[in-house]
Amino acid sequence: MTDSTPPTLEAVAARAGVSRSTVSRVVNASPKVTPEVVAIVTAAIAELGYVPNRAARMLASRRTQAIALVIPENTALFFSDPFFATVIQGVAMRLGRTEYTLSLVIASEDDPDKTRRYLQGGNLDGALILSHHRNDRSYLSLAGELPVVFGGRPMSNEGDDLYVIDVDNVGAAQVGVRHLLSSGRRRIAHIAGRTDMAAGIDRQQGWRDTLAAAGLEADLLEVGDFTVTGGMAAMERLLDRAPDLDAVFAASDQMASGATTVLRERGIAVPGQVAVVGVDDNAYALSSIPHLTTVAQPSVEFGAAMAETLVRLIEGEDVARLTLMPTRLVVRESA
Amino acid sequence: MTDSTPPTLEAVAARAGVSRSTVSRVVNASPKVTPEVVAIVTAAIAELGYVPNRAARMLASRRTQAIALVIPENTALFFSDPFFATVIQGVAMRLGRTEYTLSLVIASEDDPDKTRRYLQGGNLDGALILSHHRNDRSYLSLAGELPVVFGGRPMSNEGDDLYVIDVDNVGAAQVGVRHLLSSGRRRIAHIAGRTDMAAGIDRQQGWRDTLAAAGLEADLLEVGDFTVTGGMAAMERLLDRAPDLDAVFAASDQMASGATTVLRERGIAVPGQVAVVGVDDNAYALSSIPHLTTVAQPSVEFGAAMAETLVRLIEGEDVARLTLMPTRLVVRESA
DNA sequence: CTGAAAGCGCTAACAT
DNA sequence: ATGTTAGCGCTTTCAG
Repeated sequence: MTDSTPPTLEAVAARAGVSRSTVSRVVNASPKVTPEVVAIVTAAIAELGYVPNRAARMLASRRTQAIALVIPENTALFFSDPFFATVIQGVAMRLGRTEYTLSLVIASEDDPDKTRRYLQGGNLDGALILSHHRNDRSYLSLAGELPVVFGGRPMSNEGDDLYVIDVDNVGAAQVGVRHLLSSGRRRIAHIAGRTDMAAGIDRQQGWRDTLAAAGLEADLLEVGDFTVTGGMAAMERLLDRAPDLDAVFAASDQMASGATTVLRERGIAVPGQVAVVGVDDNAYALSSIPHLTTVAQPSVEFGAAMAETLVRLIEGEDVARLTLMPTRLVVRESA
Repeated sequence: MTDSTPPTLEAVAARAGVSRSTVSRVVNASPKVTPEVVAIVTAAIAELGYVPNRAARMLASRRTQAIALVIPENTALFFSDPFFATVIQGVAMRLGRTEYTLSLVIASEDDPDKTRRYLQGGNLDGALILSHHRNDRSYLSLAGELPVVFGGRPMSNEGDDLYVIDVDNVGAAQVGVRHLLSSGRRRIAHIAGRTDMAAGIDRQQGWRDTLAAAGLEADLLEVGDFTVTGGMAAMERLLDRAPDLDAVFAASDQMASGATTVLRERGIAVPGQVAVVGVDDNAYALSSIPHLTTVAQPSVEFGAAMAETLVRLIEGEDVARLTLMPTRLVVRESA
């Protein structure tokens, strides 16, 4: 038979033979409590299975210990990008070591203000914003009222007054394209990501820059939307336009995967006739035939960095405004 | 200029010239308040921009207005299944019309009790549990202490004392296999889902039953894990074992997609030589070549049903213990 | 280093 | 129909 009411701090205090204040201090890891007392209290907590009541805690401390993870309304589309799905894992992992709770906020597309109001309602200590596209301007102002960390440089951001975790997308693309260049490819096409997201634009820029630096023309461009089908369609268009292309750099493994499928479907050998390089290094890289050469991004670490930055921000520490995560080339069979 | 302290219920009461209780009643839409008073109070609330403090509310009412969405630790793997990613969308959508907040709880695999303690800690009004596999026994007992709704019949559940939203997986498989049968296929293999999840087992059962009913032997079985690569590997094994098979029923579109890739890779025409049927009807069905014939599940509605059931449960209404969502065959090119 | 006391902002009997 | 009165469980000065 289980108690209908969970044990309170008071019960722990009684059990440990100390005052509630002391238990509170132990729970909050206050440095000024005798190790012995800490031990006793900790034991009592364990025995009773005590869990602090968040509401009471919030009310008394005026901090919610909750942070929001704001994601776009179309969760299926969002999560279908393994990058985001994995970032969340990193966020959760890092948060697991703290007392912060993760609140999933699905941004309503037709009523963005509703989301904003909720975020500003004082129910959250901070927010993590993932997948910021051009229209989400409303979140920019949010940053003034609440600690906010963006995953990926937001579009339409004038200054450098935001906290953002990002990868060097331009650099990542350069690495991928250079790999292609170094194996002798000269007609290198690009399947770009969404042009309303920084990652899409920046990777495209990296491709363009690298070709320019090599004295090559950056004319073979088709936009996908980071998805497999988007990659397939883009590849079709590319092939129709330029049957002579000998390589394609896609802004995501999903698109690269779609591209290889189309290529093989048309009887074009990969990498024999056309080499393919993606970005991400996720499950798609290994479910493609052949396995993809790709520019890996550390997605779990990316999420962890977001969480870490936000927590430190909330706790008043000094944090870098921009944290750039490293990328690295993973060479497999496709290029 | 923003106030440093938000307006309290008390401030509203003063402004409206009534007691705090009355304001509280108005805020909570109590029926027994004079319309005139309601108007006055409402006006005061608007003028002051009053927003109730969640913490105080929770503490006093002992209801959190928060529900947990419990998902497995490996979020990347979890979300990579479009079914789950979409279910979440349904949950969020349905919850958007309520006052409930969605808290993402990532179940720690190495310390399942940590998760349980949190859930039991009285911080949540209820929980939604997705992807329940055999080892997650600990959540079963949870149902005794907190309103809980399972997405998909949990494994290792003795009775029918739980609330679950599910699809008729056996029936879904039957529909898929019968479609294959009706087009004359006789050597129908099955690529099963994880055998530690009800959906995997039940679909396998449906395949087996249908073949048995047709007087056919159900010997061509290989287990995948619901993923594309799992489907590829299973298909390879199947082909090695039985080069004469003329159809495969896969327990997910991801696996069906992997299977068609392997088939075509080996120069086997789909559906010419081997017909393929999947389950789900998600993005994979359309990124496969050819597009997949599949048994569709209503995933958004599934999520909405979970949310709806939980909310009603929390609010003390009478709800069905089992809600079965309908599936339907979607015929495309692969079979 | 520890305890006592005073709330945090709201809801919920209980009166009136 | 509205006001009064107690708390909800915890943190946080302030003493000691």
